[in-house]
Amino acid sequence: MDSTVKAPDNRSLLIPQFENISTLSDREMTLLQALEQDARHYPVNATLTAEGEFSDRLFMLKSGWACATRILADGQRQVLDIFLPGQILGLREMGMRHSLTEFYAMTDALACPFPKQRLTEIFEQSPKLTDLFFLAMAREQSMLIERVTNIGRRNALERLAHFIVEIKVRLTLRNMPFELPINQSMLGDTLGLSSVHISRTFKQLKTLGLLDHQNGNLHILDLEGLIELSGFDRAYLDTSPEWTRL
Amino acid sequence: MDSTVKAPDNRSLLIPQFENISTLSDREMTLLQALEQDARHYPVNATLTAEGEFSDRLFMLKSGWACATRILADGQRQVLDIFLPGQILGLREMGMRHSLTEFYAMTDALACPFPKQRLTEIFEQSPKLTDLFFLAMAREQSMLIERVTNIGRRNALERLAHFIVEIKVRLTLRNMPFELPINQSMLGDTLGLSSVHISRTFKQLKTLGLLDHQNGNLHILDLEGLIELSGFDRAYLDTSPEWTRL
DNA sequence: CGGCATGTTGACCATATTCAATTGAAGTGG
DNA sequence: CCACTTCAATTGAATATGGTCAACATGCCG
Repeated sequence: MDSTVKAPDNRSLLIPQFENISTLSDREMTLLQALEQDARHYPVNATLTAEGEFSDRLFMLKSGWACATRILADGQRQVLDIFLPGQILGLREMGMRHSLTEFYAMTDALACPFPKQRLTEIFEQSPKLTDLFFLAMAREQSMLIERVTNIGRRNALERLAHFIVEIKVRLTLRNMPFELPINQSMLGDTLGLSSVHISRTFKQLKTLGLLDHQNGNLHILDLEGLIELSGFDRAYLDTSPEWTRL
Repeated sequence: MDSTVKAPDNRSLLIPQFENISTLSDREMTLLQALEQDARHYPVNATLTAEGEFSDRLFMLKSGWACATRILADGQRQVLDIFLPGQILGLREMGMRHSLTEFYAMTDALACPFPKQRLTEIFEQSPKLTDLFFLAMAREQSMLIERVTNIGRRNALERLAHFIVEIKVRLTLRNMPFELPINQSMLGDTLGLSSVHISRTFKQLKTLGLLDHQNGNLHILDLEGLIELSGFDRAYLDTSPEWTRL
């Protein structure tokens, strides 16, 4: 029920993430805070950046879920990233004038747009923050290669299970309760499956006693079961201790 | 026949790439050159870094092909990246102590190992190079999302065609002739298909008059046909003008 | 109450996998 | 130079997995 708008307090989401890895100076904290000013509200399905559109901005996601999608020539859609609060949207398009993908809000969301230029300025002023942004991007890539593996080599059952565990882990790292504000059509477009097959696969996971649907909310009944079934590898999302302290 | 060892000259591969986007000072060139010292020879199938192994090094690939792979619990393999000369191997593992994936030489290769630390030093000394490395990583991610799209939403025929075009484009950007030193089993593991199906799909592409096999060498007969069939989008690999000049 | 979006189900079909046999090409050693 | 081995590629047959289409159910919101 609550991936919705909140964070009226202007507490930074970046600072705690980064301090987890390194110690920041006041100056560095100020630089980060500048990226989290002027939160704007985006209602469900609002577009932040359209595919192909000129864009010189990134977005710091303060609350809610967002995603990046790509539409193929024949109208099919592929979801490329699912963003949770604290992530920056568009890092991979730093060097591009036009967006390769559409970014949009999957739930009501708060996000702070800021010019790409500002990141470059940070690189000029703080090598440590540079490292940290580099790491953020590396972590994003790690998620992406997991997705490639997931889609490339697992069947529907394992794939869906894996995805659910991934989301569960990412939410847990943020101290957020599990939820899945994604319809089955988009889930299909995320996992390379049809929406119909997502429905069947959910049913299968329920039959196996791993999941449960209660009044519209999805519940994980057996996380370990899901992990085992999907062959999930924790390493790729864990922060410390695997991530080097700087 | 010639993705093999050469480059006895110690000409930098990074400098021209980067100068394509920005102008470098002498100091910056020196920093880059330091990454391309001490080329080591890796024979076909040699491992540069094993999966799960401790690693504090990256590799600058001078010649030959390399790749990153991941082995699943059930023994299946997924190829995650294919690296061509001029690329840096391991960028996404900058912050990790242990490698998520295996890196190995697909052909005879020359590569220069250097400590991750050196990249951090570059960040400290040159914001411009920082930008450029950030962009290199962004470009890598762009390739990755194309792969996700490819595997997630295209059928075998389109997928293989798309892959071939991608390789063709990347080789052309390097002024290298087209070749494909990859066996069908690995191709399958790259594209999320079985090796048997790769064989059948090749046959189909030949029947369509798009490809040809001459004494063991693959030839592209109709690049435009492949592009159209696969829905290939040039934007994601082009360097200028899409990539911002810094 | 009605309308629209989302999810579920069944029947049928398409696509790709698996398994096994065969062919082919590239070394290797006699 | 010719078996002989080995590994990759090819082919066919049977099977599995997931897609498509269409009907129907459900839930939400106005």
